[in-house]
Formats: sequence, C-alpha cells, structure tokens
Amino acid sequence: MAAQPQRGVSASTPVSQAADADAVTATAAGAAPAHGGSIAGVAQRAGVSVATVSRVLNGHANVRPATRERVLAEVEASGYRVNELARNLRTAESRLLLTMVPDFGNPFYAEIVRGIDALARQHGYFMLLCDTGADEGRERSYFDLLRRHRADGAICLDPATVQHALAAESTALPWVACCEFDPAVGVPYVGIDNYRAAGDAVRHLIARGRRRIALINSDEHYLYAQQRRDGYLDALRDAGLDARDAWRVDVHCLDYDAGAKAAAALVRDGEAPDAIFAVSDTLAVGVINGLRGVGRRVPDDVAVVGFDDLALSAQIDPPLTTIAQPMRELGETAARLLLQRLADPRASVPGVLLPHRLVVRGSG
Amino acid sequence: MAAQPQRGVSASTPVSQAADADAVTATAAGAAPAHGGSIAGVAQRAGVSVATVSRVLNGHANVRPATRERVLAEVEASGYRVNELARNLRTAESRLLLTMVPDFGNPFYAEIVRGIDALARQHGYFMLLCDTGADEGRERSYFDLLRRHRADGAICLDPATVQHALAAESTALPWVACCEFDPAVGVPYVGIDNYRAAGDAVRHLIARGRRRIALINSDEHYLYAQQRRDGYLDALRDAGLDARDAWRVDVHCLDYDAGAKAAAALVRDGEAPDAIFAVSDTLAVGVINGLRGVGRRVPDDVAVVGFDDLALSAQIDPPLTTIAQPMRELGETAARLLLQRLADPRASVPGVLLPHRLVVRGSG
DNA sequence: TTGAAAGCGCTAACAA
DNA sequence: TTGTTAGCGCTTTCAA
Repeated sequence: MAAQPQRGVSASTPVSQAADADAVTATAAGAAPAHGGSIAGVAQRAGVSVATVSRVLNGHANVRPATRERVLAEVEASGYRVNELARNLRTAESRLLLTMVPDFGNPFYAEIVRGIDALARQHGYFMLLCDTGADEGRERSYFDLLRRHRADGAICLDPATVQHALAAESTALPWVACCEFDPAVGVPYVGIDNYRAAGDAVRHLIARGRRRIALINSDEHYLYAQQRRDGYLDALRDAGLDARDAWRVDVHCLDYDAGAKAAAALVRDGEAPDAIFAVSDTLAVGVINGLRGVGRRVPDDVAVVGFDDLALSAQIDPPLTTIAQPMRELGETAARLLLQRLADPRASVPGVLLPHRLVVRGSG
Repeated sequence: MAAQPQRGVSASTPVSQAADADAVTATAAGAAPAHGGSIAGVAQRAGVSVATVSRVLNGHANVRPATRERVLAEVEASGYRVNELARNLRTAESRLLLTMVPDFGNPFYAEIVRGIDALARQHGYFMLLCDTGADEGRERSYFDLLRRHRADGAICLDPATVQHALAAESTALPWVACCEFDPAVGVPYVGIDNYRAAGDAVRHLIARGRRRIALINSDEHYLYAQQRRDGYLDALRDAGLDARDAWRVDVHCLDYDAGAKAAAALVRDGEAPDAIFAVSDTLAVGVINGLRGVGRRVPDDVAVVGFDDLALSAQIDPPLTTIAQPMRELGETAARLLLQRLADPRASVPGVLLPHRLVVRGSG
C-alpha cells in the first residue's frame, strides 16, 4: 500500500458562520532563511568543524573548555536550534511514543494518557496520541507508524480482538498493552485483575442486601469485559443468586447516554433489578441519570456501582460507589515497560498487575 | 467543603505493587535487519532505479503502468515501508501539528482536541498533544519544537499572558490561537465572543428573577476570564443590579473541587448570592455539589449557570443550564487556519468568531 | 582535542 | 518514461 501523501491544503475556508474580525497578514519572515540555519554555519562562525559543534551540542566530554565556550556562545548568538529531523534520521529514532486509545473523550483514558505522557517526557520522548475508535483498520494504520519510523514504540489500549490482529502481523515490533491485555499475545502489559475487581463490586452489593443484580457491560471485543462478566457471574453463583440473562446488557460505547438508555430499559421490565453494576463510571453516571428519568431512586430503589473512580464520580448525586483503578500508575507503568523494551529489545519484560480498590460512596 | 468524603475505602486488594505474572522474553527479532529495508533494495529487486520507486510511492503520474505494477508488487512482497524520517528530512517538514493545552484532563479541551485531530489527520498530519499546565516555561519548551523542526505548526490554547511571551520571541513561526486569543498578538485565531456569552448567561439569570448573582471565574491570566467578567459586570450594571466584590471569586484551576469549594465559601457569608455563574461546566458541576454539601438546593436557593456544555452537563442533577461552545468546530477551525497558514505562509488568515448559545436546563 | 568525510534513506533536478 | 546524482543536516568513525 503506497503512501498517499495529501500534500498541500487547498481549502480556502469560506467558513460560513464565521464573523472574521481582522485578518492577519504574513509577518516579517517573507521567504526568510527558515529559522536557525544549520550546524555548518555555527561551525564556520565559531571557527571549528561541524563535528566539534555536534560534540558540544551532545555534551560529549572530549572538547576543550575554551572551544566549548566559543561554540556555545555562537549557538546562543545565532539562536541556532538543532534540526531534529536530521538528527533522527541519523540516529534512526523518532523519539516519539505512540499511544492508541479507543476514545480519548473518556476521562478514564485521559488520566492514563497523562501518566504515559509524564513518564515519556521524563525520558526525552514525546507522545503521539491516536484515537482509534476501537476500529481495527485505524488501529492498523496507526500501528504502521512504527514501521515507517515515525514512532519508536507503541502503547495499545484497544480491544484484545484488535491486539490479536496486531500481534499476528508484527510480533517483533516494540509495543505494550495497557489496561486491556491478553497475556497470550506475548507482549508486555499492565492492568488490573478485572475478574476479582468485578467480583468485589458484586460481593459488596450482595453484602448490602441486594439480590437482583444487573450488569451493564462493555462489548465483548474487550477481554476485560469478559473477565468482569465472569467475575460478576461467579460472585452471584457463589452467593447462590439468580443471574438472569435479562439483567445483562452490553453497550457498544461507554458514554453517558448509553448508560442512561440501558438503565431505563433494565428497570422497565417486570422483574426489575435492585442493583446495577456498570463497568465504567461514565456508564454509571448515565445510569443514575437514566433511573432518575424513569422515577427510580438511587440507592433506595436501585443501587449503582461503577468502575474506574473518575474525579467526576465523587461529584454527582448520589456520589458513586465504584472500583478505583490506579489510572496514573497504569499509564506510567505502560510507558516504563515500553521504554525498557526500547532500551533493551532482548530483555524480558514482565506483565504487571496493579491493585484496584472498592470505594464506597452513596450510590450503593 | 469538598464532596461527600470517601466514606469507606475498603482496600480489598492487598496485591503488593506489582505482582508480575509472566515475563515476556524478546520475540524472534534478534538483531534483525530492523524492519523494511530501504528504497534501494526495492529498486534493485524490481529492476528499476530508486527514483522510479520514489515516484511510484508518491503517486507521480509519469510512470509507465507496467513499471508501476512491478514496483508495487515488489513493495507488497517485501513489506517495504517508507522511512518517514528520511522523507521528512528531505522535504523539510515533520507533518506533525503541535497542540498545546493547559490541561487535557478537562473534557472541554478533550473535545476540542478531537476536532483538531480529525482535521489534521484528514490532511495527512498527525497531532502532537502537549499538556502545558498553563506554565510559561513548559509552553516555551514545547514551542521550541517548531524551531527544532519537530513540528510544522502549533495550536495554542494557553493563557493570553503566555501567548504574549511566545509572540514576543517568535512572530514568524506558524501558530494559531484557539479559544483563548488576543487579536493584538497578530496570529490567526478562533474563539467565541466571551463578553457577549457571559452577558447572555447573566441576563438569563436576571430574567429568571435572580438579583444577587455571583461569578466564579478562571484566573485572569486568561483574557477570556477578563472578557467574561466584563460581560458579567456590564450585564449587572445595565440591569441596575449590585455587583459586590464579595460575589466574585477567581479560581486557579477549573476542576470540580475548585468549584465546590468556591461555592461553599460564597454562600457561607451573610448576604449570600441567589445565583452563581461559573465560567466552566467542570466548575459548575463542582458548584452544584458544593451547594448540596452545605444544604442549599439548586435551583431553589441558588441558581447555577455554567459554560461550555459538556456532555456531562446534561447528566447531573439538576441538569446544567449553560453556554454552549461549538467545541468540535473550534478545534477543526483552528486546525484549518493553521493548515492554511502552512500552505501559504504569506496568505492573510482571518480571526474567526464562532457562535455560542444558551442552553437552558434545570439548574437555573 | 579536533577535523575530514562517510553516510542515514529519501526526493527532485537534471539528463538521457 | 526512466536513471543518475546531489544533497537535506546531522552523528560518528577514523586519522591526524
């Protein structure tokens, strides 16, 4: 598949509803010598070779202090900046880490991404953030950035089904899985024990006297969804409770409205649940809203437990009982694993499980 | 007073830091010939010159169909991928757009970023997302990526104070301002009419019979904060209403807790406001929570109006009355302006104002 | 300690 | 239509 670069942007932008205030004409610049100039200019003006300038720029030890000063002074004076395009070609690395998330509008992913970003920057990398929409095609095309030397490594938060596809094509590329992972894929990963976490949520509801517990789950392209479902099912079974199919619904999108709709549907039926466990706080927020919309009180009529512990979840009414994930650490760990892998491609990089915890608030 | 404190945080999971499950050892690879190989190999195997391969790869017209097929077949067979590091050096462009946001944890920015990303990708660019924390130092160091040829252009959502600093150092660099802008800086921008929007919010409250209207504002490093304050003040004055200093508070962070704390403080005093206008929905969500915490009912005791119209805002109880910003379009337009600027550096690029609108829901 | 020079892999001007 | 070749700006041997 050849690259089809769409160079040039012809769009003259008629922007209809735009009341264009004032127009900014190109500033000074003109066809100026771009910015900076090259290392050669600096070398010449400093009276040294390009090699010496390079050595100074890269902090190599074997440069006479006087020479170093001279070079640094010239760099300062000319405002020279290294051209990292050239450096990257020469050193064969992009210093970019690719992060692929199914939906960065979800605050859960936003927080993880911050963790990745912080750690990456700390190690001299920048993060290229790509929203895949959990779509295998987009995922694949982003992943291809590794092969095109646009990124040095990747962190994938997409569904296991998608990860399997990646793994089939490219076992050897440096990537790691975060939050969503299948140990069988054979790449380093970090996540939590979803099975146990879901069990904890359900056992909590049972301990509070709930008996008709529903599950609003993500779609089962996600392994975590399967694991949480199993955790839910086994916890019910262990308690000798009914697990009706009608009390299990999969949604294909974790946004608020999906939760609201699913909840309203759940309680519409004859034998309505007295508790709902939703596998994401965004869903749970919607659930609470949906229940309110059909006149059910939380937690009196229906208890609600979410998953993630977003900042938001403590703010709503009633505040959400939920399973907290260490989002920041998940991101940081993923980045660390990837960096390890990049530093030593033949090193053995572990799979890591981080602890979750139940946070009890007012909703259930 | 912050939200309902976490009543019981039962640490159900002892799991020490990292229970490393299984270890992933480096896969096949070894010291393999990296991925791909170069254009020269493809050329040789296809029996053509590198120039021809390059032409095929870039979709140039003047290649005989038969030749093209042969090259394409070889590319396919060998799994060759272009090295964009090399291409970028040669063409002197990185095909990366830098987006600098004060806080991408804020859903407002997340939605704008999606707009930028969508449009950028549509034009063959990727987006480098940088969280500056509204810090001038970080901003400056990110901005330097332009000079180091790491990014072709930048979109800045940071405070005007920070933008002024940038502008002083680099009028000629290709960047645009989004949401937060000062026409005087002389770079293309897109945003809304903050003065009028704030006025609309306040006039709505007045029309609903509110007389003691408080303002919870962002800190005044942001020009938009000054504009919204002026809109608020003038709307009050035009209605002949009191504008007490005690009813105006600036917060330095737009998160939920900041709103909750500010609201609780506002109603603690003797002459409490009967309405609160918060310049961000995240703040407003916190405000509603804070008021609930001190036993005030919304909207009966205190009406609340927010700003932005996040997806979340329709979900909470009561649902938030707010000023909607066209977030997606703001992002897309910013990207479009930047792309225009890159396509033709001497073109006159306009400042663009997009429409806002008042969304009336239950909170005020 | 410093410099000369070879390339990294690609694109594009120029020739054929 | 195709090939030859000169760089893009840098890092890094290898020699001095």
